[in-house]
Amino acid sequence: MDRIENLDRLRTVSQLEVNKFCDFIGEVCYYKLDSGNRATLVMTDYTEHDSLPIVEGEGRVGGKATILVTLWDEHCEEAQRLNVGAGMFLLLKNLCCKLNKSQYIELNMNGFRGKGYQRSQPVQILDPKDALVRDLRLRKSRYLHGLGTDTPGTIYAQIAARSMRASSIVATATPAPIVSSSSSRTRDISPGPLPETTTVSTSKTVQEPQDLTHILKKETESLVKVTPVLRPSTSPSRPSTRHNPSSSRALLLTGLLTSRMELECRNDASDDIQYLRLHACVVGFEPEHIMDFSFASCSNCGYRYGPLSDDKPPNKCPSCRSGSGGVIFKYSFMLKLMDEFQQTFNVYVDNESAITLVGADAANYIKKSERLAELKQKLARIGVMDGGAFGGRTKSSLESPIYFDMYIKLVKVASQSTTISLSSSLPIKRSISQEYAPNTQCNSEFGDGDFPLECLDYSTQPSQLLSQSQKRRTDGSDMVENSKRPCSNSNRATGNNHSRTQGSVLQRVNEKALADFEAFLVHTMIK
DNA sequence: GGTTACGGT
Repeated sequence: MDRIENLDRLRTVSQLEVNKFCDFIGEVCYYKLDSGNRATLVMTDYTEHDSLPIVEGEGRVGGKATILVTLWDEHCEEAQRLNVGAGMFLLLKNLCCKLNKSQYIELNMNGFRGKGYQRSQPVQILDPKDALVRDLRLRKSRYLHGLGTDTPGTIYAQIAARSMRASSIVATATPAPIVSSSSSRTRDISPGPLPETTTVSTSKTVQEPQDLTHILKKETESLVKVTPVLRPSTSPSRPSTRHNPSSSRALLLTGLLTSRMELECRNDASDDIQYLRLHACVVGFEPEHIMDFSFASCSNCGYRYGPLSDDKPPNKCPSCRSGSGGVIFKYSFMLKLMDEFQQTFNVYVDNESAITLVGADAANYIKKSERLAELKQKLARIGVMDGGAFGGRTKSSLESPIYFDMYIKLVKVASQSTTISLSSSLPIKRSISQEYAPNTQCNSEFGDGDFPLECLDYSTQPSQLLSQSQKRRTDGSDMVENSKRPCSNSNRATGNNHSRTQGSVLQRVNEKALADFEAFLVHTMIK
C-alpha cells in the first residue's frame, strides 16, 4: 500500500494556492485536540508563503513559514489514534487551502461526507528517513544553520532552467554508433572517465575509485552551478561545445534532468545513489501492450487489478470488497535498453519516472483513448510502439535505432539468487494465473511494479531491501518463476536477447552472472 | 473506473 497516490498533488507551503486542494508533507510544531471533532496543528515545511503571519520567538520556526492546519472529524480521530505530536513529520492528503478572517492561509482536512473523493490513509506519520521527508529535512537543516527558509518554487525554477540548459547541451538523438568507436562519446559533457560507466555491472566496479557517483558529480559540476552552502562553488558552466549543430540528424529528443539528479546526489550523504549515464535505445519492453503500461489499483487497499487489456475487472475490489473506494492509475513498465556497446539493461520505469518521461499521469486508457494516443505518440519517439520495440517499422529502420540520453538510477540488490525480483516484493492478492491471462506472458515480471518505496528511500540499505523482498515473497512464487523469462517484447533483430535477463535485475548481456543492481529509469524526459 | 469541503480562532 502506497503512502501517496500522486506526487503531483504535493505542495509546499510556498506553493499553496487559496481554494485549491493538495497533499502536504510537514513537521508538526504544535498539536492540540480542540474538541471532539477538531484537531489544530501548527506545521511547517521550512518554506514561506506571503499570506502567512510573521512568527518570532525562541524555539519557533521564524518567518512566514508556519501554517495552521485543522483536521476535522475522522481525521482528527485518526490523528489522536496515531498519537500525533510536535516534532513528527506528517503526510496529509487532500487538504483545502483557505484564506481565514485574518487573510492568512490555512489548511483544512475536512471530514468525508459523501462528496468529493475519499483518500486512503489521509493522515500518516512519516519516518524521518522517508524519502518523502528528504527535501523538508534539507530545508530544515539549512534553516537550523541560520540560512533561513528555502523556497522550492525558486529551486524548481532553477531546476527547470538548468535542465533546459543542460538538455540543450547534451540531449541529442544520434544514429547508431559504430561500436568501439571512441567518437561515439563525443557528446559527453566531460571527456574524462565516462566510458568506464558502461562497464559497471557488478558491485566490484562501483567500489573502485571512479565510482559512478563521483563520475556523475564531475559531470554535473560542469553543468550546474551549485549553491555554495551545499558544495564548494564550481567553475561556471562550460560553453556548449558538445552540441553538434552541424549534424542534421541531431534531434533534441530527451531532456536530461541533471539538476534533479545532482540534488539527489548532493542530498545523499552516504553516496548510496548510483547512476549510470546511458546513450541507449529501446530494444524491448513490457508489458506487451502500451495500454497496460498503466495499471489500476484499489485506492482503498492498494490491490492491483489485472491488465487493462483484459476483460473488465469486477466493480468491487476483490481484495477489500470496497466498491466505493475507486481506483487510481499508475505506470509500471520495463524497457530493455541497449547502449552503444550493445550491452543491454532491463530498466524498470516506475510511476514517478514515467510521468517525468512522458509528461503525463497514467490513466485508464480503456476509456481515455485520446490519452492513450498521446502516450503512444510520446513513446514512439523513443521507439516504443505496440507490436514490439520498433514494431511496425521497416527493416532498414531497425538498423537506425533511436538513441536517447538518460540517467538510470541503480539500486543495489544481492546477486546470488536468481529469483530475487523486486516485483515479488509487493503484495500480490491473488494468484498470477488469475491476475494475468496466459497470453500476456510477460506481465508477471512486473508484479505490482510501482516504484517500491524502499527504493525511493535512498537511506534504506540494500540488505533491508532484499530481506523485505524475501519476507513478502511467499505468495508470489509463481511470479518469481515467471520472472526468469526474458523481456519478451523485444526486437529480436538485435540478436541480444540471449541473456538470462531476469525481471528487474540489471544485467550486462554478455555476462553469465547476474548484476548487483536494480535499475530505474530516471531523470530523462521525452521532449 | 473519477472529485471537493462548512464548522472554529
